[in-house]
Amino acid sequence: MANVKEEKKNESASYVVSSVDRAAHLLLTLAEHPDSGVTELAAATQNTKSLTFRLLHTLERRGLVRKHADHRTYRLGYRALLLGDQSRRQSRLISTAEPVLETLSNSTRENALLLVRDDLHSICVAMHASPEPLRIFAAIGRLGPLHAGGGSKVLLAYAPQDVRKEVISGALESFTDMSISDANALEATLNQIRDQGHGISIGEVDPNIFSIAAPVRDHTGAVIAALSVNGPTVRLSDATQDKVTSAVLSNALRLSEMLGWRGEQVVPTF
Amino acid sequence: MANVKEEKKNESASYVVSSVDRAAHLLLTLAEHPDSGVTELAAATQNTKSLTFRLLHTLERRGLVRKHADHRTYRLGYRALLLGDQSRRQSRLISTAEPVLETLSNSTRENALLLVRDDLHSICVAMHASPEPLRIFAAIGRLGPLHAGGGSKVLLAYAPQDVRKEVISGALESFTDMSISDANALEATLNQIRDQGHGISIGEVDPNIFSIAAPVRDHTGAVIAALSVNGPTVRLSDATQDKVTSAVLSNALRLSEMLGWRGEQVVPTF
DNA sequence: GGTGGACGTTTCATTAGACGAAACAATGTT
DNA sequence: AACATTGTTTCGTCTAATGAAACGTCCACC
Repeated sequence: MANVKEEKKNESASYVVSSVDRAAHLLLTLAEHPDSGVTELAAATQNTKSLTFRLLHTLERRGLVRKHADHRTYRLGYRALLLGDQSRRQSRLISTAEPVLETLSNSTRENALLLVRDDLHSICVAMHASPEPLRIFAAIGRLGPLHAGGGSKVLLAYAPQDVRKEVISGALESFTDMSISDANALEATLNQIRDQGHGISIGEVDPNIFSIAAPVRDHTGAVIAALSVNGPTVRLSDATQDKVTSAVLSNALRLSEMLGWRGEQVVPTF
Repeated sequence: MANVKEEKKNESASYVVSSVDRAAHLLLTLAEHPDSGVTELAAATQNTKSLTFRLLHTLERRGLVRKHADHRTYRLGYRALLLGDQSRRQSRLISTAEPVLETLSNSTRENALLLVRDDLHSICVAMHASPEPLRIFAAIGRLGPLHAGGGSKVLLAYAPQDVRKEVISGALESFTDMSISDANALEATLNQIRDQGHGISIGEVDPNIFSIAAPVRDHTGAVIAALSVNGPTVRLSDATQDKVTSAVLSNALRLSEMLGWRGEQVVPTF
């Protein structure tokens, strides 16, 4: 978040302990590639086999990693559950949002997600899955870009100017032909989001996924998260789009108020 | 607590990357002591301030740790959510058990927990909280001893002989005056657990807590977990004890069958 | 049922970089 | 205003992290 400045500052000596950094990277890689072996993980993390083996061994001793019964592949250990559960408990935002996500998901019958910005990425910190059999697979803790997707664009729209500048002037990766890859177009979209108080993405990240999101504010009025609904584009008619948008807006407002926001209410206009 | 592990350290210490080990320890400590500062965490982990600062900085870059708004204290970061969530998803045991825990908790109106053994500790890997306002605070991912508590004793009773020997001949810490601190008494209790197919603890870990647990088996018949119910001792009458016990037994059996166990059914006798 | 290859594990020598101590800066407290 | 406490930074030393390569083991394939 505030690391943007610090990373540039660290030209010569940084405070990063490289073996620890590699271990953290390995752990996050293992989360995404369960049941991999030493060689596979070494390739994925660009480390040597020896190092990977030693890191896994070290993390295993702490219970963060465990060997599969076949004694050959690794997966996350049970102590990792502690980290996730405590991280959730330690966040007032998440515990407050959880019932709101449930309401929103039930009323829209789609996935409801809560996203926050972490540095130059968005990250899903809580969600409630759609009851429909056809639904988007989303996972808590995953990173996304800031320039594509309803929630991400909302986070970007209300981010500090230096963050916006860095993203806009950076490489705007295209995921589909609906992705915004032009700096001016992105800037215009962000203005529109701030005007309307919500953001929409139809097929920006994946051609078959839509998402509609609104900002969540804390007691100071700062935007600290985005409340988002996503689902398959095939279920998004004009009628449902308006319905979902107003559900997202009203629930985002309600969540903001639960977090202490007493600011001005923006009345949605359709 | 970790001294037991350190016996093995001499054989395998060469594969432990000590800075990574300390980082993992720091991370787990931070999970238990949220909103601590550098100095406090340094004291808790027995490390120097410099090292603690560098480790936190490194983990922060990976999103596993984040600074509180006051820019002074730390808590777990949002990427820790990924580790917890993926660890849960990667475990067939946990996902299978979750609905069973809900059933068990609803029918007993107490906490329902799933415990596994990790080395010489028990660890709670899933739970469903009691609907009652007075209930035991339990957290996923926390370690417990193997010789005290209903679930722990069940895990110990069915653990490999070398594990049982190590625990029984070790220091049997007393938590209350109901704790089993005598090796022979413990061995007798374990025999009884294997005979009856379930374990009970009344006030062994905390004077006001009871727990009743039964073994969970996989398709090979090996005991891989303990299904447990815990609650305040004041709610445990003779009648409820029998009711809870039979609920735990039947649900543990059901869970084992869901995991592929086709062994002989032990009929509970009261 | 033997053979090749891929994998996890172990050893070892080298030097990168992890580390503690102590100074420094920034903050709140009395 | 002096102090106490905290987070941050610097620096020199030597530990301990590291890659390369050898080793043993298990399958898959013929």
